[in-house]
Amino acid sequence: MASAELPPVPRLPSRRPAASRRGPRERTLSREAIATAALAVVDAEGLDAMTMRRVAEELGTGAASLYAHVAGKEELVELVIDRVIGEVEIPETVSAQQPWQEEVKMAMRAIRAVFAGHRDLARASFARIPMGENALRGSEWMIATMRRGGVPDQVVAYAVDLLSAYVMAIAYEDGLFAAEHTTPADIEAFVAEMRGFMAALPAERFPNIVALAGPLTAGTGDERFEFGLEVLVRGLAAMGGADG
Amino acid sequence: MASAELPPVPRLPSRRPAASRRGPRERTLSREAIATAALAVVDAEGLDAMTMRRVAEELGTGAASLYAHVAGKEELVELVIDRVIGEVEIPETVSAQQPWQEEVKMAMRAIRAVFAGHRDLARASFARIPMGENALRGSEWMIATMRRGGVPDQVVAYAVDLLSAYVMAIAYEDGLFAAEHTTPADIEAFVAEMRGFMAALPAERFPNIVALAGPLTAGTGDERFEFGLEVLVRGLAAMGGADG
DNA sequence: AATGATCGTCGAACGATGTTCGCTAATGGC
DNA sequence: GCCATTAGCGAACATCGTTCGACGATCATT
Repeated sequence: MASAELPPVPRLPSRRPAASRRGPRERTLSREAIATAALAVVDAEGLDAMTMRRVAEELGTGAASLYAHVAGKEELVELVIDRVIGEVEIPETVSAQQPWQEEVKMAMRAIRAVFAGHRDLARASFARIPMGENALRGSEWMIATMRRGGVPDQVVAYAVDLLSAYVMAIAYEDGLFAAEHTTPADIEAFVAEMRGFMAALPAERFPNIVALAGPLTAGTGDERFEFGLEVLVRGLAAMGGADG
Repeated sequence: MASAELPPVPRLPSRRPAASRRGPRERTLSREAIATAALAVVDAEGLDAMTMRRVAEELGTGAASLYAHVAGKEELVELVIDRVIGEVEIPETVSAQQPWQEEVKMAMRAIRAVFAGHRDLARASFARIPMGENALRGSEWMIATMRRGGVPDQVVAYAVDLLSAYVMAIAYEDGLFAAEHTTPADIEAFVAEMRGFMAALPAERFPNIVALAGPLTAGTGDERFEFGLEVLVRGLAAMGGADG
């Protein structure tokens, strides 16, 4: 049709007969299906493997087909994240069984656990203002819990940001760490290497690092997370006064 | 290649005739020069613009030339980050002029300010264990300050992680925010939009978000940062007991 | 039933990225 | 003065996200 008389790639109409794969055109593609496939890729191979081509391949098609349902990778990532946030189990009502500190800590643990189940997805979620349906439900619950506990409104407002930033930062680090150190032996070796490095620093220049090489490398990820939770919760409780 | 055989860039004469052994040729390219150029690109156009080609262009050469001095982009980023961390002014000695809480807060403000002067560089620095010379000096100082204040060793050890994670997370967010909202009017518009969004949510489902739409969108970045600092410092002070 | 329009599908291609590969040429030890 | 060593550097490779345009199935209308 154009100027070239020899098409570089001749069409092969018989290469894919209609009856070979699926008879009628199946509408397998949808935002839901794409998000599911994308999350499956993340779970299986990590966030970096979640390319448009790889997600499309998971669906048995090409990358271009995804753009009919999703604006781009950015939107797809957001879709996946909101789906994962939805996995966090949020109580329907605000219970008065425990003090707000315990309720908040339980929720934070649940969020961390959910992201820990999805490789390094938290890396994409960090520093993104979560405004999806599921994120809003979570924020609503946390605000309600703290207000019921008597925390001043402005403290509650700031605390929502602070707490979510903390849990996402930890989840981020969890993901990075798990991406390079999988087995317990590997983790132990890494910690030992780090401790040895600190202990071997010149004591006249870094006396405190050398002295605290043990405590600095002590504790599991869980223990460090719990420490941070406790610090935040106690600090927030101490902000009940006038300043903030 | 061009037809002319004139060298496009005249070479600078070498300056040092003798090295320890077969000295590596002294040219215009060096790790220092590359790091300087890379930081210049980040400052001028942001982290995403810091590509190997762009940095090389800044030096009047091609991307391949950088790999003789730098293992890859990863190492280059680390070089730039440690240089920036070195910009943070750390007191030579630990002063006893103020309580440790104030000292720590001052240091955290300084770190945030330095990264704020380098666009969104903090995005690359986050969740990276800083082990460069400059980072170690900073950690040493912070540990010394808190120990002098009577904070238990294990609390100090965990606190170093927690505090640095907080300040880097905030710097990260600062960078992202500044990348899309530059003018004060733009910031105000964004905050107003966010407040309007929250206030317009269905009140029967999100009563607390609707009620706190004002406080949730109140405060500047500085005020939110100060709030977090205060929470952390008070929380840490409350961890002086036996548990952790 | 036939038909034209609509819209999802998808191979190919575009521009940009990090990195590698050889060739060139300058340099320092002999 | 010669030659092996090695930094410099253009070109190319493998990916990436994204766009383009033809193809074809589906459906409302005739």
